[in-house]
Amino acid sequence: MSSNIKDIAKKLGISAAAVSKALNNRKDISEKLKRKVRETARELDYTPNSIAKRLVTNKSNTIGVFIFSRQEHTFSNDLGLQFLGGILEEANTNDYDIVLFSTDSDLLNEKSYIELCKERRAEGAIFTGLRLDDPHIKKIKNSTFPISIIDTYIEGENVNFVGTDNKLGVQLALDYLWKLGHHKIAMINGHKYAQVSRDRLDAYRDYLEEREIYDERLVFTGDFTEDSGYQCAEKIMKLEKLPTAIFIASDLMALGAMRAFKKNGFNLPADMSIVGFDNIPMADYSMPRLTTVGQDAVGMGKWSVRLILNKLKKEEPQKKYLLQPKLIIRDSCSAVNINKLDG
Amino acid sequence: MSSNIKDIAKKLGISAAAVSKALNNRKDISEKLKRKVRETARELDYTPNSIAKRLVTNKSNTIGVFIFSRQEHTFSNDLGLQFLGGILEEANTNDYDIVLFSTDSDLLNEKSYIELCKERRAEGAIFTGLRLDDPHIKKIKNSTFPISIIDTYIEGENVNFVGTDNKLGVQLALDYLWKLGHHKIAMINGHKYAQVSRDRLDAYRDYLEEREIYDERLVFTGDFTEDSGYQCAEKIMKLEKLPTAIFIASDLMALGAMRAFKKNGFNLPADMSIVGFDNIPMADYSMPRLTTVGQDAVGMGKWSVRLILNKLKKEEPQKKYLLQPKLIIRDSCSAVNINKLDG
DNA sequence: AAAATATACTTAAACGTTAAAGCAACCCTC
DNA sequence: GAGGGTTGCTTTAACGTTTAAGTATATTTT
Repeated sequence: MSSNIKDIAKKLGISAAAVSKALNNRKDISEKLKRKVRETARELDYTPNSIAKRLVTNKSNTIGVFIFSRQEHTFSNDLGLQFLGGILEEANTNDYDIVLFSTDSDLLNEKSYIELCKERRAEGAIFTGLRLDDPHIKKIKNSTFPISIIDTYIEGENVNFVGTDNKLGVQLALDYLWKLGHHKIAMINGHKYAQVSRDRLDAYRDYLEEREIYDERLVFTGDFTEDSGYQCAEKIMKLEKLPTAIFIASDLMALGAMRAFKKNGFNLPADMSIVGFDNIPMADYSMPRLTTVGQDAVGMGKWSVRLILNKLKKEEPQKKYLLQPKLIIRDSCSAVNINKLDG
Repeated sequence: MSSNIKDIAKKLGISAAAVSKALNNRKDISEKLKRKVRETARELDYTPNSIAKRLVTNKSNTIGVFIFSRQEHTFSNDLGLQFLGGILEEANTNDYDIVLFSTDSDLLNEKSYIELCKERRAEGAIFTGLRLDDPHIKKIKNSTFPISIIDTYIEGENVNFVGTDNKLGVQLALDYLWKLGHHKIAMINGHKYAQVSRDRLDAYRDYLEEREIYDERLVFTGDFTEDSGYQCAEKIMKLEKLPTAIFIASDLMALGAMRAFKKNGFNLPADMSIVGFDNIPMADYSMPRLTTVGQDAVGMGKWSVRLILNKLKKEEPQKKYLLQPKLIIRDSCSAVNINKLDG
């Protein structure tokens, strides 16, 4: 059916090796022959067989990618597709293939992520949304090939970390609220199995302790879902002394919280200022439009590829790469309302 | 480094072929040897080399996937990730790998989508978001391997189509509006380079012509972006006689239109009923929450894989598969307001 | 003009696996 | 106890490419 290097060789009466070298533009082949080979290749509709090439060169030019999406129904809410866009662009630019793996098929019960990659001779792997309690963590730690994990830090010889500077992000958010006059700022955090939850909580505590207004009773824990944001907001409304602002560790939870407040007759943002985290597309369409800490998701995808490629090239590896977040100011915060302050 | 079949053979003093057959559980190998082989494989930390296997069996177990996202900044607004989820699950369940390709890298200037797949010996390919004016359409048409295209119909021996029953979707939307008393229903459509735009417009026209209320001056053309929805809405507001409802061919445009109406003091849904199309996650968070025609995006992804696998198995191919849309009723429509009718 | 060098190819092996064909040893049957 | 079948392995070739080493011819050097 499809022609190969031998067909070209036969037609031209030369050796297969000469054809291979001609097509790869090696310097020990004459220009004349190269031209003839290329022409014949076109005539015979030749397409190189990358599988054979990979076998003989022992190089797969492949990176495996795993995207965990915690709950199916909010699959498209997270930044997964943006990560992927960045990963793809950077990989393809460097002549690497991306092989995507389903993260909830039965396959994963039989074989670990690592084994899936090894079978395909993937040169590296990228994980996003990996939970700290994932059963395969240990194998990832000990991986023999380079791995980049977005947003989850794991110690390991071959493991890179790519993330947003959460400390800075939290500072940006809290500074903004602080300057609007808010001194009683609650937090709705994600679940403890996510790295980012820990980082953001730490940064929140540090910031408020420095100003001597930290109060652990104002920290509420959700699980990144819209619904958990709603429920945390309900708890907050039952507080004896309401905060004037809330910093929420994901936009989705922020959306849920806003829904709860509005349902209970709160006037947003006058009655409660809210800052989210992520800058998901929806944040621009909520009512009020959500002020949030924006992550450079596409950039994170690109860097996760770059760190792997650097390791493969043995350039002394940068194992950790933090991208700068940006505060996206929209309409969900207001200056603190003096009249309402009961303190 | 990594051990192979020969290492196992040598260690056990048997032939490589025997090892291969043992690992593949062939019946001409004794149970006793199989056990020994499996044990040794574990000892030597053997991982099968899928590249070698693919070469010798001439089967790549790979499907190439191309996701076109018209504009970078709205990358995550479309249903791409949901398609992908369905594709992945169905492919991996059937032991197929998904190789994703960037759709805006320079690679595509040198090589067509088809060539990229051929080099990797992909057995099939899936396209989503393919435009009718794409420069590679002809090559896709003439593909020698099976292809599934989501949402875009292209004639071709090996080309499958997977889509939503747009006619039904439009009927659902218009029926709903009709029963709410709306008789002057405008449409904001997507650009003409998308298959779905044509289908939806046809269905819209048919429905209204049947009731003798079709008026082509009420059809506005956007390009699926939020902004174009905004602009079309502005045009609609300049109409001498306003419609009471608008059917909009994408949620994103509907969001833009709602923004325009709200900005101009319209009270939604009382002053204008709106039905969108797609049921993107944001539709649930807009103000008012958007009533829309929901597509089964995950199902479409799965079927795009199934149609390819069927073709490969030579089971008489189903070349076209339409999934049923569902009307998701939320808060963006109201019964027609008798007092306001000026006709 | 002999020796060294450069040019432009060819030969042969290798990558890790599978599949077809071959064959030895055993068991059964009559 | 010869013929036939089954079982359980081995041998060999093949998949399409690349690469190291080899070689013949032409070109340069001295």
